[in-house]
Amino acid sequence: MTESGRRPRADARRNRERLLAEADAVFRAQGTNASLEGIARRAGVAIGTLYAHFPNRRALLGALLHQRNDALFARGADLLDEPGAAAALTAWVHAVIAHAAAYQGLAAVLAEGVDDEASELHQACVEMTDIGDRLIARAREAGALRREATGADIFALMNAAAWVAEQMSADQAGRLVELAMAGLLVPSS
Amino acid sequence: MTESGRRPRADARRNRERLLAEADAVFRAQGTNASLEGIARRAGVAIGTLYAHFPNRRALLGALLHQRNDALFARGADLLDEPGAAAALTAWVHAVIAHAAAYQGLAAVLAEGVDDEASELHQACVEMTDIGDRLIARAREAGALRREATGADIFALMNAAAWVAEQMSADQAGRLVELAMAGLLVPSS
DNA sequence: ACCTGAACACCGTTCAAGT
DNA sequence: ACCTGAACACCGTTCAAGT
Repeated sequence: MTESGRRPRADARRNRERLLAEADAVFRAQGTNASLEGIARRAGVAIGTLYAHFPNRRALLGALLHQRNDALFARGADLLDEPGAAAALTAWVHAVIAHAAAYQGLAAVLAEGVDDEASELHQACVEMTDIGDRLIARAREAGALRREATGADIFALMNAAAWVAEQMSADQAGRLVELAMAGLLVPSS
Repeated sequence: MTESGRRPRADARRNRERLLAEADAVFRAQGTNASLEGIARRAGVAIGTLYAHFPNRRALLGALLHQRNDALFARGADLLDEPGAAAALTAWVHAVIAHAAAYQGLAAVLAEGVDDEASELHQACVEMTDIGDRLIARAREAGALRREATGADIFALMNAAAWVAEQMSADQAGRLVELAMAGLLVPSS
């Protein structure tokens, strides 16, 4: 319990920051399943210290993603105000795929988080789905949809494409998105 | 090296079969990353025996999938002879997704296998892509395509949908397939 | 020819003892 | 209040010794 009082001790605060910095570097290089032992070692602390600050891997990941999520949701809010509803939806899909490309394995964590209320990433996943729902509603009102779809459908597409980018290539993921968006949207020209 | 001579010893043959049977049961229940130690224990052999028969996890998986693959490719050959080119392509996509649903985690192994020539599943992945290419060509000739696509695109879609089925639900995977196929195919009615 | 199981090198997670 | 690191329970993989 390192968050009980108000001001964390200076060494605790420094350890937390070093852990986050090393975790980011290691997750970037080795993916979300990298060894926590290795992260603690690189941060110069014992493994118990890592667990004291972050009770599990998802908590560590959630702390790392927090800033990035804020930027992503700000982008979502911007897109909701942009004129072209279809283009905004497409831009949103690409933004989330780029977001999920931060660490290999992140797509699976996000896909798990949307259904698991205990996940530290649950709230972020729900917000992503919600933004998708609203962008879909705008596109529908603009007459830009060929067929019905939900925020959950958009969430599934984004995560599937992020997974394809991890497993195969970003190009292949892009082609999957083009295919699905062509199925969703009225041809523009 | 248990395959050097012609006739394997009777006990070796029995162990191999028991290992395959238990591996199938365990992979079904726990996915492709289940403990190999546990499989050996259930089969009543030491862990070294499992490794003597199957040098790694993919080899065990490849042996398990062999029969199933034959059935899948036979289905592919049938579909290449069926009249409706677009319906045949759609049926193929669903057949592979059902195939990949055998074990949780199989989609990732297949996605990895298509690029990794050393994988025991490489050949099967190449064949799947090839069947996709041929079904696409037939659909193109029949004027059933709205846009270009390749066997690799179909392979990516199939595996992405199989992954969505694992992580979210078969329903969600089905909606992804519908979206992508609507983007690929000329509306039928 | 095949099987056994100890040995090795690695994990994640907890918790008593320290400072 | 926080940190340490040994302890525990688990892996995958190899290989000398057996039958």
